[in-house]
Amino acid sequence: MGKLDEKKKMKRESLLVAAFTLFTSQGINETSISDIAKKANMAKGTFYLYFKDKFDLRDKLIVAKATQLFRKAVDDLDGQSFDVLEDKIIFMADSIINQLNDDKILLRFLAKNLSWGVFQSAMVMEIESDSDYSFYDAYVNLLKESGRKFCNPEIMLFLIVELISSACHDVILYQEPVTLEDLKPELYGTIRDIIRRQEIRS
Amino acid sequence: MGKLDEKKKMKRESLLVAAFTLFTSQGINETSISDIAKKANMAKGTFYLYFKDKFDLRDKLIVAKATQLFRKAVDDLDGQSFDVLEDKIIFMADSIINQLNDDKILLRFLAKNLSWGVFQSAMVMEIESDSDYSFYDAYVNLLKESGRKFCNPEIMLFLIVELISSACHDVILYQEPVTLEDLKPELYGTIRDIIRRQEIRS
Amino acid sequence: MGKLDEKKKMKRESLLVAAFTLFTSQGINETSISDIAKKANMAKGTFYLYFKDKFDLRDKLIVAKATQLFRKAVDDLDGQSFDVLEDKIIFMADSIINQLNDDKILLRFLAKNLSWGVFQSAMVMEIESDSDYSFYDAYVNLLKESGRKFCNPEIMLFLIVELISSACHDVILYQEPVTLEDLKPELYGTIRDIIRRQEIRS
Amino acid sequence: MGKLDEKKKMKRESLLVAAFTLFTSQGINETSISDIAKKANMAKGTFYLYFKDKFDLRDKLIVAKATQLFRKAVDDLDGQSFDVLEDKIIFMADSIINQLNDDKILLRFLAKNLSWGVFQSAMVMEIESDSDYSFYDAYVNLLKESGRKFCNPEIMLFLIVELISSACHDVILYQEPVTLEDLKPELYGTIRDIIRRQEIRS
DNA sequence: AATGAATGAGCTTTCATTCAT
DNA sequence: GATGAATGAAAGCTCATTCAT
Repeated sequence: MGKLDEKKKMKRESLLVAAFTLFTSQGINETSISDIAKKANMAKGTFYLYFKDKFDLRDKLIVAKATQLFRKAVDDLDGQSFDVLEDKIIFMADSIINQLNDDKILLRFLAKNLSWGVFQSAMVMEIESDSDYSFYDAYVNLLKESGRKFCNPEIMLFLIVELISSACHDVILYQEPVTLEDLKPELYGTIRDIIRRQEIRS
Repeated sequence: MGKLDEKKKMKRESLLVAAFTLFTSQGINETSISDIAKKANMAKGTFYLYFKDKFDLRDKLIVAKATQLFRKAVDDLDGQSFDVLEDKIIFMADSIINQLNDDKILLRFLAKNLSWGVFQSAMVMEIESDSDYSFYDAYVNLLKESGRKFCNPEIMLFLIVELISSACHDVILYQEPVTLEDLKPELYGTIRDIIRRQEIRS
Repeated sequence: MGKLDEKKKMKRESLLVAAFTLFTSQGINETSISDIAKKANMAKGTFYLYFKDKFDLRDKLIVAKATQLFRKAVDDLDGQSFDVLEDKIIFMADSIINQLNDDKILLRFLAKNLSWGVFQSAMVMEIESDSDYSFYDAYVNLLKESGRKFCNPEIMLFLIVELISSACHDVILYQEPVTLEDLKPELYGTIRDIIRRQEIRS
Repeated sequence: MGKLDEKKKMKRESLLVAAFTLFTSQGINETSISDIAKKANMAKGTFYLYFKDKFDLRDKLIVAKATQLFRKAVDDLDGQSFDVLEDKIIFMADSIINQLNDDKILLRFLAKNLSWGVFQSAMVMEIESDSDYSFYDAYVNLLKESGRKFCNPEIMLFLIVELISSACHDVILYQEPVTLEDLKPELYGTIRDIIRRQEIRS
């Protein structure tokens, strides 16, 4: 990778970091492109070399943050030795939930902005082309290793993700209606249900 | 009540109606004060005779919509004869949930915008000064009639409201993770828990 | 007419005057809306209360200038007593040509910007609704008074206008290939030809 | 001529071709330097190695297009054997008119942009230094061969060119007020007049 | 010579808010 | 009370131009 490419990567990263800070502290609508560029120490026009507009950046940011979240979960799984697919997936779910519980700003940001469409385009296409493996690849591998067949692995993944994000939002932020610890067993039970329902049994 | 006051009331109402339509159809940030005034058939300047700005109107709108929601619940209760406080409150909760289930635009609007602060100021202060009784009065009466004592009736009320709104949001809009009918028993159980936890037993 | 309406009329006029000066001295593309507003002594935003954008103003300006040009021709005709239609039209043509010869900036502006579409919409619709008669009305009256019938009076009018503007442009501005005085006889001959060709003889 | 020079020549040519396409299809003001460079398959910065700015390129383009037009006329003349100067010049004029009639985009471009100043600088200075003879040289030779003397050969040339371009514009594009065939005799008559008027008779 | 990332001035446009009528 | 013309700050975005590589 050339020096110039690295510099570009860093500029893009600066914009993402600056925007995340501003978005979460003062809201997207209250944040101007000028603000973002200023915070990232570059000219306004430079913004447009990296993103189409504020909402494009927001979508990319969601992708980046979600990717990071999931990659950590995959990495955590590497150190474990489960046999059953359900156990692996629930382990990753637990990793994700704990990460969100530790970073409530991230949770609030993702909860407000993550939508099916954005997520799907993020995970199915390998946008993060610089990395040697995508989260989606890891997920597909997991399914293959299990030797089992599923109707629609993409939708299955999304259901799990959506369930986690919506169910955990209030619980983590407000501890209502139950504590996170009390919620987990039921949540994981539901995840097992989703996987079972999607499996094609021969 | 004078004719002039009535006229003013109607203008205010027009603005609220116009704003609700615009807010829910195109979003708050995409709605200008000019749009609202135009839709309400009055001049831009007139807006400022009734509301400080767009967000003031939004807050008043939430109060108005929430008040309406709750008043309907109180009215429904009038035709019933329960003895126990819990049954009365759950009956009202059921009324509210059913209203939201029937009017998903309203649900989406309230879910996006209802916050503790806004709600509290709405219910505790009797902003709706034209009505002879506020929802909060009805609620306080209910508690008094029961002959029981509670630590913090305001927070108790809010907890119930928040629980209903957050728990029902995904369920009503997306039927996830369970159907509304499946959710209700657990929800009502939790409401009973909240009331019990707040009661001061002598 | 109220005082306010008069004031508005004057503001609009100011913008037209300012824009004409700037357009003809430095070109349309080199003139910003900011420039126009500044020259007209008002805020940038005010511009948009009167015109959609720079090109809207330009079109209105062409209409206004062309209308003025034609109205003067009609007014000049009033003091004359010709019997034959051709003589009347040529008299007006001569008035228009002389006006353009006296105001070469106007000629250059109209020649650069006048297009069939703009002109047609200006003359057929009575945009200048404050005036008691439009040029087009005067023209139609002229035809009616003659007692003669024509295939397509609108196109006939346009042909004459287009002929005058294109034929006179170089002649007036550069005296090439002939002087204006030498051109006139041939031009007026051609106008007679156009009228004759459009007449329906019974 | 070195290989490097040829490459440069080609790059320059690419820019001219790209710009002509864009200028005539979407307008000069709507064409950015970025657009031109992209269409010419090179980087934005490269543009500045060949032209000062957009308007410089436009002027060079006019020169190039006009030169091409005239060179073709000169080449056509080579195959002919006229004795009288007037016949030669009118033959070339006819060649030019026919070219413009066949390429209306070119006509529109030249009509909109050709001005005395640009043309003069193009023809008098020999900008096209790569060619072994300029159009102007050919023209001067023609005069010399005739053995006749003229007051101001440059202005005489320009008058003829201007006459052709202005007279033909509407005729070719809109067939108004006469057809090209009907116009030609009078046009060529006028050209003879111009030459006669410029001749110094001893 | 060629590149294209970076710049920032400058444009158009919107809009909350004020205020004379 | 009601109006809507006027304002000007501030937003999004474009683009000619520069310059390090």
